[in-house]
Amino acid sequence: MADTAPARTAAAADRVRKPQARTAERREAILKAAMDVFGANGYHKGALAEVAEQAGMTHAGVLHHFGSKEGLLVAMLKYRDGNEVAGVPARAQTEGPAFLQHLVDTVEENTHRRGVVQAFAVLSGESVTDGHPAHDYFQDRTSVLRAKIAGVLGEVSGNRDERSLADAASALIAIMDGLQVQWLLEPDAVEMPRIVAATIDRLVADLTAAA
Amino acid sequence: MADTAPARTAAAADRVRKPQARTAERREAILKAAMDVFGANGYHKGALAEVAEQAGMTHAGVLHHFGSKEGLLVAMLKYRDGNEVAGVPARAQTEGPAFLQHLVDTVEENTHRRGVVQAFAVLSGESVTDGHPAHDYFQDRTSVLRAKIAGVLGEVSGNRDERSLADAASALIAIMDGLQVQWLLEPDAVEMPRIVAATIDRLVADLTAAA
DNA sequence: ACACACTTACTTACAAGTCAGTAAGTGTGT
DNA sequence: ACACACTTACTGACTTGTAAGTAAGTGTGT
Repeated sequence: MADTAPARTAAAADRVRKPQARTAERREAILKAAMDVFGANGYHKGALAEVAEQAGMTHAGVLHHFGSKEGLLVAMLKYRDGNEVAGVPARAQTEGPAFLQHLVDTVEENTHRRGVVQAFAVLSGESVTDGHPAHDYFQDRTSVLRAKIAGVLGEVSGNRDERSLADAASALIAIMDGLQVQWLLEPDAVEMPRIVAATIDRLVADLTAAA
Repeated sequence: MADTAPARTAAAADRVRKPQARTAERREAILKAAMDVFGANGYHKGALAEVAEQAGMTHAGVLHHFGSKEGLLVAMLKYRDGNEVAGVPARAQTEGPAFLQHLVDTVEENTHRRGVVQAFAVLSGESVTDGHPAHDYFQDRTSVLRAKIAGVLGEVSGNRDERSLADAASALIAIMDGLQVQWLLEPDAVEMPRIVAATIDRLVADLTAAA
């Protein structure tokens, strides 16, 4: 009885909010600006006001959409994983050998996406500090990716030794992440795709031989 | 003639400054505190006041010694390279094969020095941003280390192909750096020394075979 | 041996700026 | 009519860096 909100289209218990038409694209603009700003300055030094300015509003407007700076960071990370091309761990669909090629392709693509690479390099570095809002994200991301890579390497090489597989997966992830930092510091000094491809070949050959 | 400053004990042009007795150890205390604070929070989030407190003085006292926050960071980086155990690139003395073992030993030592590892992980991540005060330091450090490792790998393997050598060196540095981040996020998930040792073996074997 | 000149090593207080977050109001689409 | 998408205006917490003052040390001439 007290609940007599007439015929509000089944919306009884839910406080769902209906976004306006352009809301989705505005939020996306903010997320892209966040990639840019956090990528260029890191999370702590990156200012909400700068993100807002790039998205064409004030910093309070950004907070209206994401609640807090931390909320924006988390949303940005998830957005990138879902939508961006380089969402490596997400596409768990890709089958065995093709997945390894996909890794190399992604590295190659990253060569043309300096901003994204920089954002992830800076953020993953920051994330190891105590209580950093992106800590859990990077921890999960790494362990999921490691499991996936270990699985594929096992498939491809026929090797079944869990430890060797996990070590190889860790090494491969480390190579990809580590090279990005070197490349950002000195773009002409390292050719990421070639080195990653060579590393994968070495790893697979070694695991196959030991199988 | 106009220069007739009587007999002021020869001290005409020199304005030499002599530090007091305990100064050296006070500065060292500040540098250690800086490692701690910048390691735990990063450079941008790490506050001078916290460094000062850990060193037993006020933030103005710290500035007296190092001029600016940036000056403190640079001093800290140089101090660590000079004095700490892990000064990999500094000891260019170590000969060929022993150097590779030295790398593995250093990684093993780092396992017991979480603070130092964290400081370098956070700082090297931050350093790729535009105009970061540690940018040049990490750039130089990486390129010196790469040249050194490439040289040693050439020695050990007999391989003389510059590009293969440089690629292998880049890969090795990437592995070491990348593993540190993974280890910091999930200490039990990766055994750094074993993976680094295995990587070196693989690299050397491969280069030797191709020679 | 001792006072004088000067430096070093700080402290307290403050200036000037930046930052995230909040509250309250305005306009617009549905 | 009303919720949503903002803006303007502001607060409070923190920042680095500076200015000015003080106590203690160092060195030199006599």
